[in-house]
Amino acid sequence: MPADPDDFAELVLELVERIPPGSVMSYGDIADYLAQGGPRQVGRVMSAQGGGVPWWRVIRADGSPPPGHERRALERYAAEGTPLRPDGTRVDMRSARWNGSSQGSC
DNA sequence: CTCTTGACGCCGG
DNA sequence: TCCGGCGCCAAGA
Repeated sequence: MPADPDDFAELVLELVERIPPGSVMSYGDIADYLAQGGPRQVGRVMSAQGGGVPWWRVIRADGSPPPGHERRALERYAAEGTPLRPDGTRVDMRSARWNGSSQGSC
């Protein structure tokens, strides 16, 4: 059973890679989906090893991209077609939120 | 061993 | 809608 902390990181990275284009997941959603750790732990993993996965698909519950990479993330959203809010600086979690399954909403 | 910080989340004003 | 504060868990100094 997953007792090694490194396993948690792998689970997070694997889930992030599974996030389809145009959809995003919040740190809390990932932690809740994995049913372990917490939003802070997910953010820690992303900042540590998130460089090998589509980290731009992982954002805060507010829909705001990680600090220091806002510009990078916005470019990805424009390229992937991620639904953004009128402000253009945040993601429309209302529709871009991915639950981990193939289409749960609607 | 203790204190502070951090790619967070939620509530109140 | 924006700002500030508190809570939660783990790593670093």
